[in-house]
Amino acid sequence: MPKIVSLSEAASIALHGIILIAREKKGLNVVKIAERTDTSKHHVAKVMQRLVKAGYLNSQRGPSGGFVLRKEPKDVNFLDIYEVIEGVIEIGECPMDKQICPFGKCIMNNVTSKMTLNFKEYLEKQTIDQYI
Amino acid sequence: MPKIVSLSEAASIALHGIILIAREKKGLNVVKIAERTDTSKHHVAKVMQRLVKAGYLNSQRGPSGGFVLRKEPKDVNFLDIYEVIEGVIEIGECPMDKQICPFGKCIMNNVTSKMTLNFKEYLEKQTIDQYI
DNA sequence: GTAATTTTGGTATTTAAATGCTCAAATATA
DNA sequence: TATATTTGAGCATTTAAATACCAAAATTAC
Repeated sequence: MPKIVSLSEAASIALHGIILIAREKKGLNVVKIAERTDTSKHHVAKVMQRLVKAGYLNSQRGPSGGFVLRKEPKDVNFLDIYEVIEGVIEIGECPMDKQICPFGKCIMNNVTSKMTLNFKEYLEKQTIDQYI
Repeated sequence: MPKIVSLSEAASIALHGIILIAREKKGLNVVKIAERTDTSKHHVAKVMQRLVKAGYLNSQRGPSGGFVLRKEPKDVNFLDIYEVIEGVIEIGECPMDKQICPFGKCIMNNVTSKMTLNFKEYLEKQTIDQYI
């Protein structure tokens, strides 16, 4: 059962997490995010760490600590967050990333590139404020 | 650099290979398919083996052996071949394959399912005879 | 009939990626 | 100031999947 359009658990945690955080004024900690997304706190911790480093979250250690959004919800979109976790989505001509097609003409007719572009554009349109 | 729409080397070999075979009346052997697709003969051998077992190819051992198409080119489409290699493409509601969304409402709005369905339908429309 | 060729099947290796763990560092609260 | 809480960083583990290899079986051609 192949996944055509893939969303890793990490990307899922990042997107769900940032929405949950944006919804709370006082911020949210790892444990709560893990509970509400039904994932492990270890994994949540790792993912949040990366969002902090990338400048999307502020973190606060110690009792009553946690994460708060560092930007305006309308200024953060799904693509930003997705790419922090998965890397930048690149639109390549060849689905196999070959420089020259040994086959002659590509049998995929750029369908994979078009789909990828569509998905990218969709993610870019989804700003966090639409999910608060 | 994540791949949104993924095509494994195995799937690529299968699709390219079956077209190459369909184009030759006398069949084609592993070495030639590997050359023309710029892949390893080991990998080609494994992939072809699966297409034989699945009934899409006949194989012939020994000198001047190789593979020939077992069906009419118009009766074989890309989806058939893709699924032999990758498994059946299933259209699930949840991109994370969760039964109940712990989050409440899915943040992906079925976009991943829709894209997957589109891709599946596209593959199904591409019959081998269109590529001879 | 012998040797060369080619597929077959099983196994091994590699790789990547995801996920999990542990202890150290920071900080709020009492 | 002590303690409990929480994030941070690096490393360990797991898993899955893809790819590669090798020896055996089949078959043709000479």
